[in-house]
Amino acid sequence: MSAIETPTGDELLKILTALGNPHRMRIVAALAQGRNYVSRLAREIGVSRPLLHMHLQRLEAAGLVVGSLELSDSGKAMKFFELAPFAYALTPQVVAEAAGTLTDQDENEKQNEKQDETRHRKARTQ
Amino acid sequence: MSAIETPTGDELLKILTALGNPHRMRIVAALAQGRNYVSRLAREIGVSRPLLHMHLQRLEAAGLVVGSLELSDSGKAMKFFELAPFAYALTPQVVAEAAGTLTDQDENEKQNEKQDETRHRKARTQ
DNA sequence: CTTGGGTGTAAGAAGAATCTGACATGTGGC
DNA sequence: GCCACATGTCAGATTCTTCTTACACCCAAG
Repeated sequence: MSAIETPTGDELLKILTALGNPHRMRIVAALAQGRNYVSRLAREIGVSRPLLHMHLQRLEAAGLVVGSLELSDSGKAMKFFELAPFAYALTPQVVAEAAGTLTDQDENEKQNEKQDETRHRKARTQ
Repeated sequence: MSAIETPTGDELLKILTALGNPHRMRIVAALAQGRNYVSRLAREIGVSRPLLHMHLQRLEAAGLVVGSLELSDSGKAMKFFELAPFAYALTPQVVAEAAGTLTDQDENEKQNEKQDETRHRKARTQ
């Protein structure tokens, strides 16, 4: 069985913006019928390959699909994508809880934190 | 108990794009603690009132919140918003099924034609 | 070595979403 | 009248997302 995941605010945000797009919804629908590689998928759903590439990246960044570069028997590199078995509940409580852990806003100094700590070390006595 | 709703493609798309925004997630979180009126909510979550107005419209259009214009005992008009008790499941199957009913593209001009526009510009020859 | 099919990515145009700063309206109280 | 506080809306600037059009590379078959 599949447990219902409880994502953090940023994760949920990425998931929602990833799925909140007609093309990407269709991509998910297409992959629900089985894995596929990029060029073929692009032909099947009538989308340019670079565009599909962008959408797949967005879906993969949200953890909704997984891609793997494989070598076909004839030696060609082909990138296959398949669905990740995600399961999220969309309720006010889930959204409210996730909103509490949103790291957005002007908290741009997100990764500057760790640097600030280390730069406080020993004085430059040389 | 709350049954899990199965939206159409367009509905799900509106829901996802409505929730896929940090501000609107925080608005949902704020309303999860009780109903509130616009100006006060704007002050509490630190957002300009016109901006909050826009976000609330988006949430209401998606059916996630409901607003009602009420008259306070002192006669002032105040628009209260509260959460709608939504509950959606976010799984590949749900998305795939919804994607099939996407009325996407600009096939919006289906029955948008209702009446003949006043294209009779009379020649004002006096 | 050219063609066909696979991969990735970057630049810039086009479009949509977001946000601010006015403006307009109504009410009650001083 | 003026102020405080509520409502709504609009124009424009800004920013983000989406999409096209190129370019790069690799491998195999003709």
